[in-house]
Amino acid sequence: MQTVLEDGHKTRCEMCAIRHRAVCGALSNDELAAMNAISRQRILASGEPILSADEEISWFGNIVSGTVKLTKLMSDGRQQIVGLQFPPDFLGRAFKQRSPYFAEAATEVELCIFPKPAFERILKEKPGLELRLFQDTLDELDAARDWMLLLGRKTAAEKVASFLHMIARRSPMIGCAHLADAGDIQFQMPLNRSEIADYLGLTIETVSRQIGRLKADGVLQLHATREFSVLDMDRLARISGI
Amino acid sequence: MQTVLEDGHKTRCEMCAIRHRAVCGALSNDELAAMNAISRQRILASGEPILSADEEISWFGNIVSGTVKLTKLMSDGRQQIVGLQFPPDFLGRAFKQRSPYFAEAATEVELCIFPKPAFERILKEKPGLELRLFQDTLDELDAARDWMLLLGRKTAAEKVASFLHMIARRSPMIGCAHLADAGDIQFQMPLNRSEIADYLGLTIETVSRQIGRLKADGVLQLHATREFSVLDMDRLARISGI
DNA sequence: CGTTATGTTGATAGCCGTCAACATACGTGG
DNA sequence: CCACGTATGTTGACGGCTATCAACATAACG
Repeated sequence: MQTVLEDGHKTRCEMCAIRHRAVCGALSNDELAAMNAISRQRILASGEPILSADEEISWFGNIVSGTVKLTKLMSDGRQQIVGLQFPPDFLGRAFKQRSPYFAEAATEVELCIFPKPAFERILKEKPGLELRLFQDTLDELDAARDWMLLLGRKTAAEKVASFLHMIARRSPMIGCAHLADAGDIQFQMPLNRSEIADYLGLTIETVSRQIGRLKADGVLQLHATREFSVLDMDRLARISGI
Repeated sequence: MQTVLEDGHKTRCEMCAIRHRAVCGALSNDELAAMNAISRQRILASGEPILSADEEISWFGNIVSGTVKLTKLMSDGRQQIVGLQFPPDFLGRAFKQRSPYFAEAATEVELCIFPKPAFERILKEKPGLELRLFQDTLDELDAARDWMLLLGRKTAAEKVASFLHMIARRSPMIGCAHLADAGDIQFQMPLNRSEIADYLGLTIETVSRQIGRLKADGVLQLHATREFSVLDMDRLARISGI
């Protein structure tokens, strides 16, 4: 399958913002052309479901922009976010018919999706792609285990500080960073208070109180409920409890 | 590299208890012979460290018997077990110089280890082996996320019940199952109370109290501190909180 | 401008952690 | 085999952290 290069125009893949950071980075130009032919863009509004748990999965995709949350639900409604994904993360569970969790757009999300059979064919032909997905999965596993330490052993104050530190640190990659004066880091929070609580194993009230305390202590500043400035990253790191 | 078959004798790999369930299952007979040539057995006593966090890793391995715990430590001593591994799990972090966590023998452990360079060479030559490791890693990631729900949202009673249910269910695979009369499941607990607490994000006192409650409720029976019988698996599952 | 969703703050309660005492199991050496 | 010391596990009393419940404030939206 070859892409038709419209004279003077570039293909979507060639213009792609995450071209080099995504799994597609493992592909040559020819292979990318094949990818371009089977991929299409999909825009999701904030809150829109992407995968239901146990739903048959018919496609994979890359996150081009926005934040995706992976959640697990208990029968009585208790909820836990078990993963956050940002550009250029890969979306989808290879080698399984059904996803073991829900995926949902936390903000507006732009995806680049591929039909499952076509992607699996390319995967079989391109060992470099599989290797890349494998490495990404190992990194996700490391991140999940870091989060297990947070959930099992950290206090509410440490949890909230750890979360804010992580978002602040990664805000340029996430695409939610704002210009800020001085050395402080300013960003738009991709989650609401309820989602932060579900990510940290807390309640919204506790999250709100801990953010308030960090604000009172001069570590944070809020320009709006979702507009954060970290005034003292070092102190935030120290409160996170290493 | 070819294995010399001593006449009449079988190689260690051919006699291996986990031959077909381990990653080696992805190998042909010839490839297994190559594996046999580079592997060697290692026995560890309970409590012996296997990998220190940030330690340079020079080998990979399979767990042949016993239980290995992966732990993370905070600077003030708080500890969290972020993974338990049983036969025929693979041990080691591919594509990284240093392990992001400690690994320690929870019981006596028998490993089959391979020098890292030799294993990585076989890995490059055998795409099936990499695929198998990839699939195992995805399963580990799913398990880690299940545990995140437990750590973030379950009560102490639900945590202990979930843990006991998991061990009881997997006891035949783990190799700690005992013969039991009637339909109840009997097994030897591979962790002490302190380790159970570190796996569940609780204290030893809370673990002890919850086990006591399950005993009083007739769900469990203890023949010794580490000899458990589950009398009612369905009720244990129900208490686990789905 | 009214209505709803989201976030904050306060009062109270309860689960689980902390501290302490005791019990039991285990290993060592006499 | 028993005495002893140590490690491990159990049980009780109490306190604190965080959940729960409730009221209010603010933002979002038509």
